[in-house]
Amino acid sequence: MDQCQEKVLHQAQVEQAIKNIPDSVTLQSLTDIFKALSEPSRLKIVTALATCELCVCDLAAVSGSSESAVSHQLRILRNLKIVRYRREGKIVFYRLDDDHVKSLISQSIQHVQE
Amino acid sequence: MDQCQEKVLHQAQVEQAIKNIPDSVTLQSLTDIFKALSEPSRLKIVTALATCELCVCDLAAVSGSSESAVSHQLRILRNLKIVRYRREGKIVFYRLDDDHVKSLISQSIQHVQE
DNA sequence: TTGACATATGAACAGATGATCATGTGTTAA
DNA sequence: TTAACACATGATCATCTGTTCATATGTCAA
Repeated sequence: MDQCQEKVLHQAQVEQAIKNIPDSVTLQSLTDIFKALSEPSRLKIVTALATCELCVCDLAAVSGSSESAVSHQLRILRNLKIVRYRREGKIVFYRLDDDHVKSLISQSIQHVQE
Repeated sequence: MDQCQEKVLHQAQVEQAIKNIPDSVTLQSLTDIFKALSEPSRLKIVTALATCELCVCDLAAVSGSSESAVSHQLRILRNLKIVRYRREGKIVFYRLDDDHVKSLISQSIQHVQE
């Protein structure tokens, strides 16, 4: 971690603060999740899926986007293991991969609505 | 909310899912917070400030960015009420505005590290 | 008042990203 | 096998965003 060669005003605090910054892998995972939820279209999808599983076409209606746009967003959410899917004939149903994100959002809503 | 005029496969679930989507104000606040934390540079700043208050120059050292870049990011975090500051002579100290974001991040870290 | 320091800010540029459109893939029914 | 449906994906483009550089602001000491 030999990054900063700049001037530092408060050495002790700086060292402590650096220790508190997550390692790069954790940092990446965190920013990935936050970024996934930072777009209204994706956040709509995720909050919708918090109630029940939905197919792509339903998600398009729910979020008010095109099916193509939703499909692109779902790919991002899939890659981040935020959603999973199952195919039933021609229809693909999506749902949240686990309840982590769900509780994360509900906690965030509490914060926001204070 | 007269948005979707598209085909819908599962009407009941769609209606329920739409009800579960936060109103636009809440949605905006949520995406704002998540977006603020979705950039490595800003997340570093926020996690650093979770330990103690720091001046801009310290934050530059901690996050490994230039002071100008940090200052720009701090402006964003300031506008979102995520950080506040106090001036002491020439130095400006930043700290988290409240502990909401702090607990949000610690919870997220738990999720990520499972 | 002058200079040095700490920070803020505006302009500009490069890279990232979301939506759209066109097309491809997988499934079912006829 | 063909057509229709549900979805996925690649290419493109306009927009957004983070960093850098130059410059401005605010504070203090001399």
